[in-house]
Amino acid sequence: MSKMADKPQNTSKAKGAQSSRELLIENAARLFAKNGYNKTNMRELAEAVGMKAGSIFYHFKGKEEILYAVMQQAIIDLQEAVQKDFIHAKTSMERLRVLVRTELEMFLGDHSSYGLVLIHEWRSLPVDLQENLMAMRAEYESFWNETLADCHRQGIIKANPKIVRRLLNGAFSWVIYWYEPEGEFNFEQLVDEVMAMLVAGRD
Amino acid sequence: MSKMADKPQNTSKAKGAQSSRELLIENAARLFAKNGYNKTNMRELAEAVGMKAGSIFYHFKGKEEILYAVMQQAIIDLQEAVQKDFIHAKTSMERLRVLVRTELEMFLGDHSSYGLVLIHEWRSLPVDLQENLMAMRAEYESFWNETLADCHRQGIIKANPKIVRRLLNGAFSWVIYWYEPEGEFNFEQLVDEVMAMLVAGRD
DNA sequence: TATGCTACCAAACAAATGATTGGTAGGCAT
DNA sequence: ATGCCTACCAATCATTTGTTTGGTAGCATA
Repeated sequence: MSKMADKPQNTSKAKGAQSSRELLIENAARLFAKNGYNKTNMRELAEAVGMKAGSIFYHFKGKEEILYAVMQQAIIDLQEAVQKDFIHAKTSMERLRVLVRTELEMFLGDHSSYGLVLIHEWRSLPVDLQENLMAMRAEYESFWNETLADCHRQGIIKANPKIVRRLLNGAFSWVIYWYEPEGEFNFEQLVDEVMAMLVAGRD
Repeated sequence: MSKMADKPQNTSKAKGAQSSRELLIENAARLFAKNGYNKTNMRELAEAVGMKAGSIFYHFKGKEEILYAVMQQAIIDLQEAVQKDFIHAKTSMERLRVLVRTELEMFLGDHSSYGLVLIHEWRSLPVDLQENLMAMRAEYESFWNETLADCHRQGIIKANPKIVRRLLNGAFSWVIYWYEPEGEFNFEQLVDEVMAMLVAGRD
């Protein structure tokens, strides 16, 4: 186990002062990701942001609403990140690489807590809220579907695009358990390897 | 949501009478997989096998020991299944296909509950027990590592074998969320698609 | 008949935990 | 000064839940 920074992050960073609500979401993401949703209690979260447990209910109706807010943020961040880089990608393969890099970054980068919660605590969320998030996610998924379909038409990938998307989704949500940033492969090399696995090679 | 069989499976099947302990493990696997480990309480499990909650503690020291038993069974089943089919596979690619099929079967087949629990409830297990299971799993992983290394040397796959193994592990643990047995692809076609994604193609 | 073991039950305990309620300090507008 | 709103706190409630304890019916053995 690596000694990771463990203390509350209520020191408002360069971004400027955060509202209590934002602070709660940020710390909830960190705690949910590290210890799991139902092993994180309201008292622990409250202490992380410097309040008492009961006060949280002024900002959120309940614990589930906090989880929902974290996941919502994850989807928003993901979508923004893709749209930002997608413009510069000309070819289908470049766009595929953007998608691979962005999604990997979501699970390994600075805001990985949000991505981890989105994946691992999905079942902790009531079904109706799950459906809300699925709808939010649809647009992001269309980036994947269209790009992979293009790649398939061009012979860049051989397997069925929908299946490839699903397989990658699972593969990426798992990287946190094994990838070591200081190990044999740096982040960009990891992206290379994923692309090498996907792209039907010509020697 | 599909209407799945929901009732306790304490009707001893063709295999013959099961002990209370086996019954508990089987039903625990089913309930843990369906509702999650910590949303399954001892009273619910007890009712599923036709006892009262307190009686479970005659067979197991505690709830965690039941989880451990389920996961242990998952690893044993997986290992046996691979060893059974591995003999008939002559080439590296055939062995790879056996591994792919076996692991997919674990998450989609009749005993998928065990595989699902092994993956999704990993963090619910105390660290020392996690390490026990990791050790048990090592032999199975060596099948993967050797096979993929062979494939890489022969140019069948292009990406780094260790990374491919990790990516596939995540990808397969995710299939339950999207694969539809009655859909466009049957099981063997799914295996085909995975192989198509992996194997660097020659047109 | 007495002994002891297996496999359970009824009841209760203790801790954790999500949530509620009444209250209040501080700021701001009127 | 008054009223009101924001953002919190102290205290407590109600429920869930893993676990423990004392007891016992049934059965086999001696």
